[in-house]
Order: sequence, then C-alpha cells, then structure tokens
Amino acid sequence: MKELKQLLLEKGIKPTYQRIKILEYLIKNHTHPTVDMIFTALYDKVPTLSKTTVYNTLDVFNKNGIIAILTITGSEHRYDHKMEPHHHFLCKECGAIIDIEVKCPYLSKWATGEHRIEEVHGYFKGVCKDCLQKEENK
Amino acid sequence: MKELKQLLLEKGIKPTYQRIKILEYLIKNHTHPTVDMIFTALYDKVPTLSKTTVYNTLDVFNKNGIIAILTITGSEHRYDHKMEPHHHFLCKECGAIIDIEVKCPYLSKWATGEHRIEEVHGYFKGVCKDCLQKEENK
DNA sequence: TTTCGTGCAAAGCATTTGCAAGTAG
DNA sequence: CTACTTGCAAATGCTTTGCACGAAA
Repeated sequence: MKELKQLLLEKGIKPTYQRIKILEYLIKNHTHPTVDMIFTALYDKVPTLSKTTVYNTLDVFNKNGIIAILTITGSEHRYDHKMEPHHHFLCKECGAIIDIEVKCPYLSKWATGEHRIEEVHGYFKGVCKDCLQKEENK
Repeated sequence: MKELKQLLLEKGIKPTYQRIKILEYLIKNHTHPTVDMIFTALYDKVPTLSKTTVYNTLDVFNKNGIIAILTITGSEHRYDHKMEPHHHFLCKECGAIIDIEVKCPYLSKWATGEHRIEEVHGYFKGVCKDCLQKEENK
C-alpha cells in the first residue's frame, strides 16, 4: 500500500485514495477489466466513488504509461496494468482476455521503418482452451 | 460491377443494390472507413440508403469473411476489405490508418499453441511519415 | 404467399463534458 | 489562497433493436 503511493508520487501523480485503490485493483487483478468492473469492485470500499473518477484516473494512468488501453472487444475499453510487453487473446465463447507471451524479438523490427511507432498492439480471437475443453466434455 | 454481383452470389449473399454499392466502395477505397464514411459517400448515389442498412450489410459481409472489423481507434469500428493478411498503423496525428505488411511467417505460430485461433490482429500507433515530414518542415 | 431486406425511429451503452462543491498543500 | 480532484447530471456518439413496409422468388 505504501509502495503504491510512492509509485504514483514518482510519476508525478497526486496519490489520492481513489487513485491508490484503482491502481491496487489493476495490479491485483490482471483480468483486463472494463470501467464498470473496476467501479463495481471498488464501490464497496469506496462508496462515494463515481465512474467519472474511474475514467479520469485511468486517463491519467494511461498518459503516464502506467497502464495500456485495449480495444480488443470493440464495445468497450479494457485496461491493462503494464508489465512485460505481451499480446492478448479474446475468447469469443466466454469473453475472457488472456495474456499471450511475445516470443518474436520485437514486432516493430520487421513491420515498418518509416513511421514513428509509439505503441505496439497485437491480439487474437478464437476459443480459449477452457471452452474447448467444455465442448469436448459434452 | 457484374463481378461484384457474382462474388456475392458465390458467398450465398443476395446481391441487392445497396450491398453491391457498399462492397464496391470497400474495394475501391482501402481507407478503413467508418460506417459514417461509407454512408456519407454513398448517400448521393443511393438516396434512400440508411445507416441501419450499412450496419446490416457490414455485419453480413463480416460473417461471410469478406471484410474484417478493426477496433484500432477505440471509438468506432473500421472496416477493411480482406486482402492478404496484414497489420495496421494508426497515426495519432492525422488519424490515418495505414496498411503494414506482415513479414513474420505467421503470428499464431509463435504466440500460442493451446487456444483455437480464428483471427489474428496486430496494430501499431504513433505518427505516420507524412506527419513526421510536416513537423520537420515547420 | 412467404421470406428476406430495407430503413425510420427509438432505445441502449460506453464515454465525455460542464460544472459545483470539496480537498490538500 | 490556489490549484487540483471529485462526482453528479446531462450530453454525445456509435451501435443495436423493434417494427412496418416493400421487393423478390
């Protein structure tokens, strides 16, 4: 908890209670949540929390490079606490978003040499192994 | 024009005037347009056209594998007439979406082996070479 | 006739904006 | 005091849905 406050201060972000709680949630839950998931999960502990504040906070985090925004589903944004560079897999069956390790040296290396690349995204869609398993068991 | 009708028939899609026009637009304009761009561009020639029909048609095309849907911007869907597999680059400056050739054998090869992959997407964000040029000339 | 496609209007959601009140340094 | 943050409410924008009309087989 102490470290989170420190982490925000280092990035020049005022460590308010809401921001610490949202960051804590993102670090503990690598489920690529929506704004609504974050809001609902924290509402118990932070009863005055509003979605606007969640949006504001995520915007600040994103601009400071603490998180990445995924547009994988097409209907809402998903938020991902940045760790090692990796890609994502969306299961069309259950909706889960699963981290996929990147083994290629680096995408930008082979993809382009003329544009200035600032973000590298990659994602896949299909059916996750859990859902495949369930289908087999029917 | 004749070929477009044929192309739709082969896919089992009833070749209505609206559908042919929308397909023609997508083939002639590889600009990854929004629904609104398609609608606005065709409204002159097809005055009775509605956005609902554009949505319906794109949905049919997508389900038949004629087009791909990009969620690169996060605010609206972009539609791409499927050609060779490739990735996309979004310029944060001018909003252009530029095709990026894929030189890696195939992403799914090295990314995962457990989930059933049905779609492979990749995209980059940054500043395109045109906008970089403009900055230099200032 | 029966099915399928079209398109208007309304509804649905995620996100953004305006703004007043609160809080920290 | 001053600047920033919060959060309610309203607005915005993209997409979907309900439904009636119309065209084609």
